[in-house]
Amino acid sequence: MVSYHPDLDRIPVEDVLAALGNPVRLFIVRELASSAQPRTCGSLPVSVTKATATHHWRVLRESGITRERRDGRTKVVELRRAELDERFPGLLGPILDATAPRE
Amino acid sequence: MVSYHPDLDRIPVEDVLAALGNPVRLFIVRELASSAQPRTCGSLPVSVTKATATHHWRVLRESGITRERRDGRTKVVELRRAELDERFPGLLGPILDATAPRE
DNA sequence: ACGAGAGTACGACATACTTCATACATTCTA
DNA sequence: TAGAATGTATGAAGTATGTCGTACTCTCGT
Repeated sequence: MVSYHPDLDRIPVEDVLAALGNPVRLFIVRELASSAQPRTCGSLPVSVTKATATHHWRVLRESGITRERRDGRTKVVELRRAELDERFPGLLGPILDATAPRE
Repeated sequence: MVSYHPDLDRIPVEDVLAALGNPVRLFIVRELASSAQPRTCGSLPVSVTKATATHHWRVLRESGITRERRDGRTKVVELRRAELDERFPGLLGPILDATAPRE
């Protein structure tokens, strides 16, 4: 169901920024960050079809941001928070904390 | 020569991340951040043609990251560092400090 | 006024991204 | 074992991005 999880040491920061520079993916990451437990893909209220969501999950996984594993019928996704914080200290927090634009 | 500098309050963080999620632009931003003085466009050792560089400068400007002004024949570019730090506290530092991938 | 320097505008092109519909695979449950 | 639930693969369409060459504008020096 899922496989490739890159070594974060080999990920350039540009790739992480590009991955997070998409509203759907940033939303997903914020959902993941705000829940104590890992989430199943289906439990994330995204605004796109399943097929599109699969695409975005792959981008997040391949850029080292998330980890996926199968659990029965569902796929569980979680942030690689500790690894990211070690690879890119201080990066994730400010992104998650960023406020919405005015208006 | 130049004009549009958006109000940072209206910029979503995704736009900043997407702008920085490109190697050429991240390189430019790092150059700007590492020099005490503002730089002229021509003084930045980018690996693309002038026309392409113009494109990247526009992206940086329109995402609120840089400010440009004309100075004689040259264009001076500078980071909107203080404004960015106020709008997205703690965001820029970790990006600038991120290390290159292993290998 | 002329030419050189610095950057822009425009058009073209290839590639990548985002999105979807449809068909498929896998696993649970009745 | 059949059907439902969950997600993937594939292919297509439309849009956006990154890149360049060329022609242009604006400014400075001579």
